[in-house]
Amino acid sequence: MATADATPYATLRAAILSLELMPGEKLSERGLESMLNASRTPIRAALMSLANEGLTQRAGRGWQVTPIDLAEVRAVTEYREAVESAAVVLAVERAETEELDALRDLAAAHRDNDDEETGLRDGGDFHVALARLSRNAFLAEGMRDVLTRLSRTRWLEVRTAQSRLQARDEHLRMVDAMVARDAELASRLVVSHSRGTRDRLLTHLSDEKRRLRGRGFSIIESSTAPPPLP
Amino acid sequence: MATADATPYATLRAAILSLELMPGEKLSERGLESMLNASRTPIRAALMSLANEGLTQRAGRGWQVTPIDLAEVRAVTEYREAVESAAVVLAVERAETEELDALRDLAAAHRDNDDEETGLRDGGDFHVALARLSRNAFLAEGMRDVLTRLSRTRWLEVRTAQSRLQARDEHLRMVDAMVARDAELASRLVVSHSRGTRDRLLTHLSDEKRRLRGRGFSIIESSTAPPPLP
DNA sequence: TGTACCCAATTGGTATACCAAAGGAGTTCA
DNA sequence: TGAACTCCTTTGGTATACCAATTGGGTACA
Repeated sequence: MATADATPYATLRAAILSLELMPGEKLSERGLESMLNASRTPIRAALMSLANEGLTQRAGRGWQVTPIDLAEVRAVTEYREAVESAAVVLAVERAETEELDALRDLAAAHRDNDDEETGLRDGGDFHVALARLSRNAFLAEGMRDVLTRLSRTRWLEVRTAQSRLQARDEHLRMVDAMVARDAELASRLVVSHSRGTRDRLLTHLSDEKRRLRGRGFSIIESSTAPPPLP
Repeated sequence: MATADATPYATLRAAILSLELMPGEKLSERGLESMLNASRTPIRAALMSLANEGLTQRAGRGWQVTPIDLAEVRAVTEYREAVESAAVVLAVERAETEELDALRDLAAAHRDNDDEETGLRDGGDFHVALARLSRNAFLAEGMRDVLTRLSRTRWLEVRTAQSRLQARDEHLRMVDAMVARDAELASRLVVSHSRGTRDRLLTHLSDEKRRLRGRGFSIIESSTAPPPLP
């Protein structure tokens, strides 16, 4: 890769999200210089930004691509339920009808794109667009963060034509509830969609763990031990 | 200041939180070199980290201390309600009784410290400690972020002995509800506490806006206009 | 053969030099 | 008098040089 003149941040991010750089892989700033055709200063900036998105992290003194962590998938989903259900309740209060129409178009657009990549992007686009209708930048940003952290595992998810159609259906049902201004139903749909995604991700990851590790992926399950008392 | 050998990040952060650097103030990387006794590389890193906490932001090509934004206080509070009420519900499920006892001690500690500074720190400590009992790093981190973004305005808040006692009372009531494993009550208490804080902050900021601006503070009210349709 | 020590290469942390672009002040012309 | 242009200063963006610390390998010794 080393795309001609994309920013180091964008190039590195794309390489991580596409799994071209494997989860858990060690990164050295000097090693990335040649890969990204840039010097260490912008590379350090990119690594720090990506660390804030959870895509890279420190490993001792150095850096690594954040491993895939089953416990993190669970925790992110809990966080997502809090953020997205709050967002949809506010969106029901605040979104204009035309905005909900546009959101429905976004959900329905899955019809034509059956390939995996656009299906992935569209799915994320829908949830971020929904969260933005809350008119709350923090909820929208939280949702973006959630999708970023789940996106590498979504590449691994089984995305059959049927599962894509089911996601599209659930999205459309959410929009219907929002148009009906039924905040309680919309919130329930959001939560159950989120849990369905989590369960599909976790079962698939557990099933494929051995194979993926064989390909060099670092798949861990971090401790959920109680934090030390103050 | 220019404390001897604290990191540029810590020194700059303290200067912003203490309002020694005023909200809205323009920062230049080279200007900070002498103030922080460091070179531009670590200073840039500090500015980027602080931007992720919402304490600095880009202003054109340069940097500034993030102005105090009434709309942001409202939005952060909405986000806080989502995060903290989810956290308290999970904490009711997951926290050991000894952990709740320790939390109560934290809340009760306000009794002795009547001065403003420790009152502030303790208040934040309590809410972060509560959120950590959810065993969810994202909820705890979200709560930390909320308190950071509100902390400069809390310096400005009227913190009479009476208001501190009221906060302490509300905190203790939360712990009682958690000990009783009454998630629904605990959640209600968290939300109403959050709204009370918001209202006190906003009324105080509105009242004092003129005076604070006279002291050079940048206090704005950013637009809440709907985002552009996709 | 195994262990311990030492040297060298690699790494991140920091300082600094150089560049291009943006901003401001001063001057000039209408 | 006002507007516009030019030049210079200042700024962030980037590349690079230097340093200290860590790590890994290779060798020597028991």
